[in-house]
Amino acid sequence: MIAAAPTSRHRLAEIGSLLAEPARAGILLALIDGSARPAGELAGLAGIAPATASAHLQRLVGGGLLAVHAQGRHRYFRLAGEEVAHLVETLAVAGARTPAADASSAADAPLRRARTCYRHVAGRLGVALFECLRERDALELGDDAIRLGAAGARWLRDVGLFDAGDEGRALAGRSCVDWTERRFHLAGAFGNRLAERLFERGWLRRRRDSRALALGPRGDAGLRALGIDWTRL
Amino acid sequence: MIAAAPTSRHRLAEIGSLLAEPARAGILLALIDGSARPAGELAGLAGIAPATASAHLQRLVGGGLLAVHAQGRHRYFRLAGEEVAHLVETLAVAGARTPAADASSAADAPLRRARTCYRHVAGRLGVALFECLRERDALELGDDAIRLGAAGARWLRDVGLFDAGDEGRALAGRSCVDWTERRFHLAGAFGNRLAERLFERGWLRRRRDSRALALGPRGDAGLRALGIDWTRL
DNA sequence: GGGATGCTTCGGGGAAGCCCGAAACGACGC
DNA sequence: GCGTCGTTTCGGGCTTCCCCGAAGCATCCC
Repeated sequence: MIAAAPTSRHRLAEIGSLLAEPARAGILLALIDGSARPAGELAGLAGIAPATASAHLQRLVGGGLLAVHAQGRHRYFRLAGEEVAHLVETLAVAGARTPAADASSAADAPLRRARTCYRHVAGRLGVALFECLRERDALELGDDAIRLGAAGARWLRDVGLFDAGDEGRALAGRSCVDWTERRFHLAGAFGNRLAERLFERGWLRRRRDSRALALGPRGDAGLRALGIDWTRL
Repeated sequence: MIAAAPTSRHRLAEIGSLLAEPARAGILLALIDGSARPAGELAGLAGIAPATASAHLQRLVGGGLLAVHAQGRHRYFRLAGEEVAHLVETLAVAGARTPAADASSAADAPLRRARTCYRHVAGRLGVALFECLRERDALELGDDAIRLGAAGARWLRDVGLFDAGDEGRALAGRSCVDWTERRFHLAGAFGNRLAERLFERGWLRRRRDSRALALGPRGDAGLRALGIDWTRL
């Protein structure tokens, strides 16, 4: 065995053991939309006592998966970065392999249609947006990212999604394999910017109790201009 | 909390607990090059007794991460699929975040230059090959994969890497973020085919004791024709 | 200041799981 | 047929760690 193997083996196991507990997995899933939540709320979501949650949160922070932000007597926890969200979604893809996954599909329906993944849009809508951009040759394949081309930026401005200021920037995006659809959608700085604009323009809005997204007042007309029919997603 | 959360939370934890043990992580890392190895050999690599390894292997098979193949009195284990290799590499990326990773970098040097990741080529050489293809506009961004365009196939044949039979096929590739370089390289059917040809043509050869790759007799001249200098990788 | 709220630390009960040696099972070779 | 080899099953020791209630610390509100 090569010399480096023992250390990388232990690092891998360390990450694995952080995800190995349903309580910790629940905490990570609750934060996957990029939100920051206080310890008590996370304890309630995970279904454990505050004392237990405190220990779990401490371990997750120590392992570099969560970041803390103290504010008064509250301590807000959030994912340490987008890589962590990507990691959790990757694991979820692997776990969705079993036939048992279909049993929970009824409850997942709104999630499958459109949801947030960290700060970008995923689900069938995320895939549709990606394809929509790709068909218009708006995307350029870079050496470490997918970028918005000049033509694509212009088109996004024409549709009313991007501002003039957004146009010039070469926003780096990342392709992110979707949990439910197993196809590409846009993450990274470009994906985040796009999601931000979709909320600002009233095309989409967040729900209070779920990662699933709802159609905003201007969403139906807007998406239709892009060739996307929300009701048939 | 939404109804689907408990189940997805448990699925995530299940996958995590499979990776949580150094012994199991070592087994997965030993198989990440796509090889199939008998139980006893894996026990030796992981540094555990055969009885212990048997239990671990049983769990990994039950969890869908490994596949078995009985042959005589041996039982050969291998990764259940390329997704599993991708998953393990993704976790390794997350684990390589710490400063301690630099301590083991000396031993990792050959791995960082070129290695196999399941059946395709990764490391700096994998990144260089990807960039080389991209610069020549050989790659097309598809809706669920990166494909080899017609111009790219022609060019690969001119360089002597692909046969005439390879040319017509629209090989689907997947971008795979590199463990050490954190940049794109080619995986999927296209990545596998490319690696296969590199071995066949004598550009690269496998080492016996490591995932690291060595230069083959025709490798220096061949790579140089692609604009890649092996000694400076 | 006094009381409520949010969170953490402490102590201990209990379950899960890792590990091994010994023994059993099946396949191979002589 | 009989010993050997690869692998699995069984039994038991041991560690790890998950979980909670109670108590301790901070912060905020009245």
